[in-house]
Amino acid sequence: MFRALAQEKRLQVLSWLKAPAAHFPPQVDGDLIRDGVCVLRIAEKLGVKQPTATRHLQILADAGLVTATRIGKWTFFKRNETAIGRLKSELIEKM
Amino acid sequence: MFRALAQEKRLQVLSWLKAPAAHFPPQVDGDLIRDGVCVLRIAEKLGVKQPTATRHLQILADAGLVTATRIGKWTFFKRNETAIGRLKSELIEKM
DNA sequence: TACAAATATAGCAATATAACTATATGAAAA
DNA sequence: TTTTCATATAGTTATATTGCTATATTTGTA
Repeated sequence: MFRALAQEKRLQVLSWLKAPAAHFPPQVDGDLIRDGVCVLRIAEKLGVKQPTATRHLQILADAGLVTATRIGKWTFFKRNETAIGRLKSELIEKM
Repeated sequence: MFRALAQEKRLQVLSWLKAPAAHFPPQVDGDLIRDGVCVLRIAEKLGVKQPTATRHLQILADAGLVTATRIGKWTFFKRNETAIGRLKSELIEKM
C-alpha cells in the first residue's frame, strides 16, 4: 500500500478522484461520480501515455485504493472509500 | 515520506523503535529510550550489513520519521513522534 | 601520536520501477 | 463481418533502489 502511494502521480490521481467533477470533463457514457473516470482522461491529465496510466491505475487497484468498472469499451476508475478508510486506520497503527 | 515507508525493512525498524527495550539489548553508552538504538544493533536485527542499515536509517531520517543522536563514536536512532504525528494527519487528509 | 571501534561514504552489481512503442484484446458501430 | 475505438499486455530502455565490499571519517583509548 505504501508502495502504491510512493509515487507523486498516483497520489495525484487519488486526490483528483476525491472530486471527479471538479477535475475531469463530463462523460457521455459512465457517470463521473457513480462509475468513475475513464482511463484516457486520467492519462491526459497526468501527461502520460495510456499504457502508463493503466499501469498506475492497476497498482492503485491492487492496493485496493481504487476499483475499476468496465462499461462497454470504457474502464472507469473511482476511489474505494471503504478500503481507503480501513487502510487509513491500519497505517495509523503501523506508524 | 511514503517512499520512506515503502520498504518492509524500514517499516520494521520504525515498529521496533516503538518499544526499543522490548526489541534490543541494553546499551552501555546511550540509553535505549532517551537516546535511541545504535546502528549496529539495528543492522544485526535487520540482517543487513552496517552500511545498508545506515542507508535505511538516513532515508527514514530524511523523511523526518527518526532522529539521529551522535554520542561519542555511536549514533543512536529513535522515532520522532512529533513529526510522525504531523505526518499522520497530513497523509490522512492526502488520502 | 598511533591504534582501534563505530559510523559514513564511494563505488559497483542486481533488481525494481516507470516510461515509451507496438500490438493484442474486447466491445460497439458501420 | 469488417472496422474502429478504448483498454490491456508485451517488450524495451532509462532510472531508482537495495544490497554488497572497500575505504574514509570520527572519536575514544593506549
